[in-house]
Amino acid sequence: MALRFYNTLTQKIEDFVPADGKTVRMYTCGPTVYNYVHIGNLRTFTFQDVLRRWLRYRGYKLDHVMNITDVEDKIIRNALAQHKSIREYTSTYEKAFLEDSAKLRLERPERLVRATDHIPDMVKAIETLRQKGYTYESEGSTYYRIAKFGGYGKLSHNDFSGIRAGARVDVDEYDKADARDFVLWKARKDDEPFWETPLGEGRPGWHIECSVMSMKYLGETLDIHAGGVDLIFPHHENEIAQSEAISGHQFARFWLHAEHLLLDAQKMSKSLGNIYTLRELLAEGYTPEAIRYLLASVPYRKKLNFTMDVLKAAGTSIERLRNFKLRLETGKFSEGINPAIEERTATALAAFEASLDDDLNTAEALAAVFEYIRDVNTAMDGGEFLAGDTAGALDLLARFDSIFDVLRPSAEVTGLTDQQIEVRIAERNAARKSRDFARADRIRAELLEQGIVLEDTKEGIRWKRK
RNA sequence: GGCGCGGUAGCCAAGUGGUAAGGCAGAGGUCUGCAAAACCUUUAUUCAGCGGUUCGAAUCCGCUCCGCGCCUCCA
Repeated sequence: MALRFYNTLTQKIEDFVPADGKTVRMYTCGPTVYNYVHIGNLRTFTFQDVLRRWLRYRGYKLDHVMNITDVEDKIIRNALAQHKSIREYTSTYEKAFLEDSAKLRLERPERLVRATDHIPDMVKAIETLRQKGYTYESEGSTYYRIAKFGGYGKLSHNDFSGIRAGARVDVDEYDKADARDFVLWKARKDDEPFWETPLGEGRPGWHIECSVMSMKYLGETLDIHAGGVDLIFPHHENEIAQSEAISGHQFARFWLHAEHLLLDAQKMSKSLGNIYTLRELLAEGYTPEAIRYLLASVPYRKKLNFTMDVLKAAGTSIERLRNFKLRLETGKFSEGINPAIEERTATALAAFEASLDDDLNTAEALAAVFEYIRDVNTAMDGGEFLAGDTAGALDLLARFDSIFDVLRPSAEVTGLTDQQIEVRIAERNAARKSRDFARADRIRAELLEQGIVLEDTKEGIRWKRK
């Protein structure tokens, strides 16, 4: 089965192959750096990360551009209030975003680009639009004339025929000719920061940066453009209007959108006070892996209802995966290879891959892995799993983890070295042998306090860091 | 009002015509000096409701009820 994605543009699941057959040119909408990103943002970025990893797993090279929006209303307002320059203000949150991304093990895109580093490119693009007759000016601002663009609404599947072009619509502080029109270049206002350009003193509108930076680095037609569902309209719709007007070609072949994360069944919003940042969750003791697992485990086109119960469950699920890996690495198995196990491993891998090929069905992919783990554990209990079978099983886990990336613990919570731990275990074993169980239990308890869990198995004792 | 998504066990969730995956929690059990560990087994005669199509529907069609998103702040 071929790799396929749901394309918002066509509202269909379509086979995906990059235009040149080798390199996926992908653009994703990154953060607006006016605050710390919250877990809703991170859900979308985690989806993009899984997408990246799966495309590479399937043998494609990546050229992935992510933008950092570092100029817009809230940034300007907050920066002014703090008497900081835009760059001073945003650098804090840009840095925080990179740290949070690293904590969640989100791969760094090939290019991370800032809007403010591309002002001249944006001005040039707006001038091109002007030459082609797609713009008009009003009170120093430049607007995009939607009526001029035939395909408007094709991504969001909105019918704008009810709002007639040229009709006099009640307009806000900006003097737009048509309610659908949007600003490309905003005239300087009072003491706000501005750029001195041929378009006048001002700053770019929100949508133009994505059109400009994506086409600058990836060419006129992207293979994939991705973001959150709330960007479909107007942001992505406007990007299409700008980009296709400039290039005359289709802007993006595939549009992928991640559904929202809900917190206790409600959309996160400042007024409800139900916004969680990664920092807050980590401060409460949840691990980055558990958060990553939860965000990745619900297929990206489904709303994800985030609750602390589900987050705890994610942590426990990871434990099961890690325990299995530990058993593979430390278990004593008879020599040989069991063809039935090899076959089972191959089946599991095929199911895992087929699930992710199917529009990144992560829930089904996880099920394939857990079913395999259960079967192999049973085989181990029955002595049917042989030493020669471990390589294939570990390979399967490695492939799983190349996408989910949750097996490695984030932090060593103990200062003890492996050797120190082994010494304590030896002491406990001696105590047990002499039937001094009080002492043995005391050592076990002390190690547990330092984050070391001891497990007595058939093959002897093994330990792991909690 | 327009467009779109969804309602599957206590919770999360897969499954889009062939007779209900998986995870967590719960309950039994194995192992153990003990066990909080680990492992196994088990938990939906049923998929919001009512009709219809079909040999057969959670899956297709119609209606109803409920929840959610977007419709120029928004991942």
